[in-house]
Amino acid sequence: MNSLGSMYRKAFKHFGRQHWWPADFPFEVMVGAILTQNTNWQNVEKAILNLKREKLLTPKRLSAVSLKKLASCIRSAGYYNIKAKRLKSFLEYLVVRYRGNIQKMSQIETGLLREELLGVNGIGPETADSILLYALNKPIFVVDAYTKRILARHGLISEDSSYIEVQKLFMQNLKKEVKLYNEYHALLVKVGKEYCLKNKPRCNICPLKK
DNA sequence: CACCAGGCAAGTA
DNA sequence: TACTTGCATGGT
Repeated sequence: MNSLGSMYRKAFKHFGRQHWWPADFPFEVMVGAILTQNTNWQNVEKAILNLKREKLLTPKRLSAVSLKKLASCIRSAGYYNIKAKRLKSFLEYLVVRYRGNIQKMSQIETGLLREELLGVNGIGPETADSILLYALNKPIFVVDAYTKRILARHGLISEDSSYIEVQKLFMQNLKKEVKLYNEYHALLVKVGKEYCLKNKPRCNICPLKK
């Protein structure tokens, strides 16, 4: 068992299943992935609820709604003007390329799909991979700020490692399983929040401690 | 009051 | 290419 494997076991033993992604259907995951960029999930939940209450949470409805209306619905998620534009960019892609049909989208090969997503304005590596893993069930590992911070504090990577480098480290040392990737990333976020905050590290009592 | 959250793109040199 | 800045609400 390698170090990433044993880290996973310790995290799972301590925190158990995380039940990610907290959403009812794949399109909701995709919208949430854009809304949660550098933002607390609680703020995103309020925005998602607004969209649901307004019956806007489908590709066609969200494509039809005005930018101003969309922005007002997602206000609580922060950066609401830029995120409204990013959602529109994504919808343009989804509707033009797949007629808003997510089943159709999920048939495309994962590597190609990833490149397509990265071509959409407002979708970077973490957002693209979150969509691939949590909305489309593709075996892609999601890297975020907590992932890097935790691995760096354990001496497994340097602080300035690139996204792809860290992603490869996980994918080359773990079984390529959707279930495992799903749970592992969610656990790293959980561990990060509890024990690996920027200015309040609690490495001494972290359950991953060596 | 300061700090920052499940990032990303645009601007600058 | 490498570094800096703007985007913004809401909880601790």
